[in-house]
Amino acid sequence: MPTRILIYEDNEALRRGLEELLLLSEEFIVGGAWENCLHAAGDVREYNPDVILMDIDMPGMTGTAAVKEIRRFNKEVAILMLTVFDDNKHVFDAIRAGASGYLLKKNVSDRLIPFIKEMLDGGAPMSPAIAKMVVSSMQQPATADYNFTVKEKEILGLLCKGNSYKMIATQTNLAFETIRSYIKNIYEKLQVHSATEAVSKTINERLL
Amino acid sequence: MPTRILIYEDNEALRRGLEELLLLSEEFIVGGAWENCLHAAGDVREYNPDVILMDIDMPGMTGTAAVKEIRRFNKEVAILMLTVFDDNKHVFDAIRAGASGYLLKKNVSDRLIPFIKEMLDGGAPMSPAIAKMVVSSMQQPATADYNFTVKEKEILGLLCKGNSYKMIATQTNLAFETIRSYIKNIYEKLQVHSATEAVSKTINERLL
DNA sequence: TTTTTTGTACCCCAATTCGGGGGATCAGCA
DNA sequence: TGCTGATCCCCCGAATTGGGGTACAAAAAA
Repeated sequence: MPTRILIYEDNEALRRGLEELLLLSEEFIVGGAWENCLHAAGDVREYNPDVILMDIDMPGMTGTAAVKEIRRFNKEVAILMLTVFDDNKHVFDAIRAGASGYLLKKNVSDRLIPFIKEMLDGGAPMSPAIAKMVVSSMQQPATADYNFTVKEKEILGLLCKGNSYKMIATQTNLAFETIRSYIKNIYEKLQVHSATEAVSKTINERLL
Repeated sequence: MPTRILIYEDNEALRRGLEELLLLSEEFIVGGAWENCLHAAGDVREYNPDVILMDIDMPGMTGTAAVKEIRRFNKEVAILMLTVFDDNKHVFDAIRAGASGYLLKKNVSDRLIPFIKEMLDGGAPMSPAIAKMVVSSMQQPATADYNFTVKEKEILGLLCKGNSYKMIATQTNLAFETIRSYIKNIYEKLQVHSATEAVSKTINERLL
């Protein structure tokens, strides 16, 4: 059973090239190729493809926006983003929107087919530069050490879940005033002066 | 100039296997291979390798902990994690600690050398299953829509940075009571009853 | 053994936040 | 034209939080 593919790419030469490349192999059927993704969601409902090749930057509607729409009703189809950009924002937006893989256009000729196969195998193929960005974004920038004790961490954790002092006291079987003591120490160490600051700093710097 | 490599792997057979594999090629020199990573930081300082192969699960000290130590003083060396696990926690901990790549042991024989080369090229090679996990972890699980107005989002944003009502009032040129008004509406929409809850929910669900 | 740290708990006072009420425009829409 | 939604402002009272202390026992460190 051949793999059914839709293509959205505004550069005509590249669009044709992609079609040609896929048609060389018996395994693929190109169900359509358009220069914008305005009706992509409709196309997907109608054609129900296995794979979509989606340019990121197209006139009228970005590929990322189209991916968001498609993902609202279809989690299955493998969506490979094609782009010349390797800047953070575009890539992360697309990944968050639900793209399955990410291919830089300069790598298309030799990687397109393997990437499509890897997506169909449930993988998430990325050009090396993209993989590097993704991994880097997850790495902690040498998280400052605030020297919390175990108990302090526990209480800060509860605070960050939105608990009031009272609720924390109940859950830890400690006195209300004890909780206040701990929180005062925590604020001192964190150099903050309110619960919102503490919560925001804790979550954003992944302190727990 | 050959690539200098250190190995930490508690399974003796695999450790030998890795050495053999690398020694087949003139490009690599194995500077040492140990069954635990207790003195890994010292080894790295002393030998200054280009690449480290690091098992995740070893007796005495986990590979992830060793990576953290090494990264404190060396951001350059490429560290490839080796593991049988493909469960979330181990993988993410290692990535966050500063691993450069992630190879499942079942893929070692055919991928070790290409992965090492990709790391040296500044990439972040991952076994397909790992790449999939990493990408999945970044995707938004269809963020609930709380129907905030533009103004409400602005104020919620300021609240999440740790600002007090007063500070928000100053920064927006609005009256203190106006801010209170907005925040009451925001709490209503978010179904929360305190700033900490609101901040925690907003950040964790990436609402802004 | 003395000192320091950690964990626990309490007091007072002032500032801030929260929940309940109002109300006033103004724009767009039915 | 009346209605709804968004934006703006105010009062009251109660609850919660923030900052300054003190106290003491147990554990850890010196």
